[in-house]
Amino acid sequence: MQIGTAANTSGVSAKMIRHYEAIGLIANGARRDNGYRDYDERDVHELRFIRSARDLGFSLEEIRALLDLWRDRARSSRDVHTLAARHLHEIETKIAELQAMARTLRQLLGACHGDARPECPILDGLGGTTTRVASR
Amino acid sequence: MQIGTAANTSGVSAKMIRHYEAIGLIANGARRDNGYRDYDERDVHELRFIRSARDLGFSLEEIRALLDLWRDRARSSRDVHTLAARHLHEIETKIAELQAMARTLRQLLGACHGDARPECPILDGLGGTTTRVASR
DNA sequence: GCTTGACCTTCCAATTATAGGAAGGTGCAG
DNA sequence: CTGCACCTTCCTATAATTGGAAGGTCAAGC
Repeated sequence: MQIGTAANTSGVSAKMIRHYEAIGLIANGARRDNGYRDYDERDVHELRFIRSARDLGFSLEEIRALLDLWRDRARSSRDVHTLAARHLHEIETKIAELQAMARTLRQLLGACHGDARPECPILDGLGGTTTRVASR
Repeated sequence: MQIGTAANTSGVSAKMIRHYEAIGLIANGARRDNGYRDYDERDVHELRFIRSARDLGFSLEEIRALLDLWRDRARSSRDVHTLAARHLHEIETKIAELQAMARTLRQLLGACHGDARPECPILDGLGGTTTRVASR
């Protein structure tokens, strides 16, 4: 199977597949005589794994760890559990941060008429002269 | 005022101030005879504005637009309102995406014992063989 | 047999926002 | 005068992805 087919069936673009190979996330696989990369079902399955993990927001480094665990038939489910739990926690933190931003923005929006006049509490709020604004 | 003082009082690092100048977000300000950048209160206020907007997750391009509105004494609050509303919407979308990720992850975590055995529904879920996983 | 088009290859660069360091100039205090 | 803290510019890196250029390969059609 050529890289294009592998890309289409896995949902990972050919560009990304080459990139993942270059950074060592996936192995330097087999080549045909013409130099073309050659893939089989196992490779596609691995690519789908990566795709799913990316969709869940795992970083490539986290995925690297997950792949190691995946390839290791003797791993414990605890290791995977720990990694996933940590990632979930990161996501939850990010959600909380975004919610704080949204809250402040909604406040500012509520105080701004949105008409033709130049007065705007949003800009004042950002300037730090009127409203206190959340800090990271 | 030197760049270091401006950085400390505005919360924007000296590195970033120079960068914002280089990309044209802020003006190429005055220089002293020795070549050092020189800042006044107005500059610091602008930097604080940028800092607050970054804290609220605005991109530099969005901040560029906000700054234009801020500097324009004749602007309408509607323009600012529209920009902020659009940004709030983006944030809300991102929150929803992250919540979907968190939901799926929590599901997978709940199904995984987290013990010494190698069976782990998390990996199966990512591999796409057992559980359906959210897609972006 | 040659052209066309769809593949594939590598390499190089851009994106976004921030940070780190190197190499060198400036200014002040001891 | 030395030391130290500050400033300058320029180069590099990060993370993940995308884009393009320049070129090789393969099968179909005329």
